[in-house]
Amino acid sequence: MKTPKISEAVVRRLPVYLRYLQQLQDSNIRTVSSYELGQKLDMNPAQIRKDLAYFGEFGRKGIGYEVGYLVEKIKQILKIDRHLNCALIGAGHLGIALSNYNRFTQEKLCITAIFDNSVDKIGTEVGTIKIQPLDEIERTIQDRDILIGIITVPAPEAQKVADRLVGSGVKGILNFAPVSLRVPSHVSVRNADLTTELQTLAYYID
Amino acid sequence: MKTPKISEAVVRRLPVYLRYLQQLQDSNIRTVSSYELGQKLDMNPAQIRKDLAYFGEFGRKGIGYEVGYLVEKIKQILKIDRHLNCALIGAGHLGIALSNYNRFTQEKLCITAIFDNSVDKIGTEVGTIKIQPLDEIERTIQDRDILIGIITVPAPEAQKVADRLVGSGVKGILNFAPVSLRVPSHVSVRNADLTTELQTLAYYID
DNA sequence: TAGATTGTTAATCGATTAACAATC
DNA sequence: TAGATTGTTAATCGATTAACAATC
Repeated sequence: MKTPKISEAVVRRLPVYLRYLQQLQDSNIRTVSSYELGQKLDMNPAQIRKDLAYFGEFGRKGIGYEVGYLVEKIKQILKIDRHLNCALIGAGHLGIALSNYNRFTQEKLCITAIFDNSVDKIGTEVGTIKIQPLDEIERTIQDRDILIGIITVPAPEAQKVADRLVGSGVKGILNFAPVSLRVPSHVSVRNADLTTELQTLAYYID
Repeated sequence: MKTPKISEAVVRRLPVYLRYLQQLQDSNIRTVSSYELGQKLDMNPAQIRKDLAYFGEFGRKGIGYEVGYLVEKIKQILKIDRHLNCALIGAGHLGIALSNYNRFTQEKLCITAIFDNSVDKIGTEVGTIKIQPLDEIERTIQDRDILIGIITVPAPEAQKVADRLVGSGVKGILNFAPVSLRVPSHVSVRNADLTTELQTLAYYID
């Protein structure tokens, strides 16, 4: 997969395309044009074609895109065609919610370890995963080839947890804590902070 | 507040500034320069100054920004200096997590109604809020001046719920369901879909 | 005053959209 | 063939960054 230089904006749209294409698959729809995709996703068809064309020629002129083929290709591009293990740190309500949510929808991108420091929680199971103490972060991440950490601890602990994840070799962090994490440039961070989202939404009310 | 034409990129950065400024407030730091902010948030100082300057002259040349004053101003800009009621639809793990999360951190932007159709859940309380059946969405939203809906129902139900929220007069939707919602242009939607975030993150691994 | 830092203009950079030849 | 739709180039639009006069 040769990548000239793909902007984050493009990468963020790929999962949106994928999600809708999978819906089409479920409805047994075989082909789709950029025009139809644009209609449904409220996007410019030229943008969709251009986004896809960064990665290859996936369509056929005069016909459109073959849904199943495009689904596979986007999965390859996003690297979710192979297993990718995630660790969740913080087994509060949000953490538990995510580990359930995750189990049902994403088999290849799944949470394989959960950590929390509460004595009540250590040793109990969420689905099939036993909650471990934070002491075991480093060893477990290395042993189980975990490359992504999901942070759902309270804000004051988030940076410390991030440092330990980075130190253990994690390559990406999904951060639900309301702080700006500082990590080395070889580690990617995505923020998913409810407060930030709600505040942004508030701006547009009225 | 005169607004020439503010891009979403700018609006999305304001809560990030706010969050860090509030941290400075907690540390009793009185003033801060765009350079310092840029260092901590990993952003270009010129961008920070420009973002703020869209809304007024909040700083002092040679000095920087007064933290407390800037916090108040950003709150005003985002319209989170006044009460804004939210309804949560879907009292699953994620929904419960959000209603707790929310209660602690945001007094003015708070969840004041929770809906679910599960017989087990209706009538039980989350914090101080009683879970109501979906039947009561329209009446409750109108009676309580709810302007924001937070959707945490399963994907297949999300569009139906969105339609009902819009029909009841909601102006903004925070959508946690993995679907692209279709709403009229006077309603704002923000998507907070874990799957999309994780898939985007996967692209950057290795 | 000298040093620091804003607000803002101008320059650069990048992303989106339009247009169209290629072709199914 | 005629109509449809891609992939891609060129044009447009918008966002970020640099630079600096104003001024605390």
